[in-house]
Amino acid sequence: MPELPEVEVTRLSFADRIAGARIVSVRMGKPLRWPLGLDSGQLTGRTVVAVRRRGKYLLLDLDQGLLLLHLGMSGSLSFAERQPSPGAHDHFDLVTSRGVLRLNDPRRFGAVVFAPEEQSQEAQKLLGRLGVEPLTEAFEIEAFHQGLRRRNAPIKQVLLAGDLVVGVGNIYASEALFLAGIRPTVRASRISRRRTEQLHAAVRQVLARAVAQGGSTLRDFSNAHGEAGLFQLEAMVYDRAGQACRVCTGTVKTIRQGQRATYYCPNCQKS
DNA sequence: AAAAGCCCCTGGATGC
DNA sequence: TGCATCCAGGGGCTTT
Repeated sequence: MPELPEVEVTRLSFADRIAGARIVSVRMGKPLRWPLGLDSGQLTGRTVVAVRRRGKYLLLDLDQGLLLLHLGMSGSLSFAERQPSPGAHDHFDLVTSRGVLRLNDPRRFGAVVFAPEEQSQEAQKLLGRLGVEPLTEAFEIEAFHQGLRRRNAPIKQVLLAGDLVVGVGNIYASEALFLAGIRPTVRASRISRRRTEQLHAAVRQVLARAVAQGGSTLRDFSNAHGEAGLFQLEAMVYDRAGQACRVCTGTVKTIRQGQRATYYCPNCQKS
């Protein structure tokens, strides 16, 4: 489910309301991808100071330490004054003085991990290899080009890897490459400076637009208020195999790259 | 160092 | 209706 836009939309939907909240208790359901890293009772009494995002991770800054949240493939957060009794897939409740933050995650690829500080080994194990944030000034064309030059893998998979630039998942990789007119199978090292500029702009454009549209809701994503996203309605190629290209007279095609589906228009993305 | 596979897990869609 | 198979927004880890 959640790529950068969905995680950012989630963050924006509850950050202001939880900031300043005191943790009253924690309820854990089935195990997630990793253990919390401390006894959940140890969180009681701490304060949620702020909510940040790094790549697809949410960082809940506490007055002592921080929580790293990842939504995996099927996770979503909700924040409400009162929550109904937990369902089968509600695996983490952070009960606070301002409301209950709840993680629902059927597949349990998600995680909630405590770290004493952002630079700690516990946090850096997850954050340490992440690439640059695409929606900041730090995403710089020349460095991006240099990074691509030393990679021989197909550009789609380099975007997905997240060690050059973060946040681009399976939907937005296909969408950005369409906007840039680049075929997903092209070796990253063979993309010219000029086309790198187009890709750089395309990544920013598609992610920013998706945030503005509330993310993509393919099956079950919603923000912390339960509101669905709309970006899927304007996707150019993702999940549109066999349908007419929205730009030319061609037909959208799908292939598999690294066990993931890729979508592109063979006519608009010739090389 | 980089690239390619392999899993973790559940549920929905599809096909026989 | 029942059962098997495939597929899904991620990404850390292990093996080439």
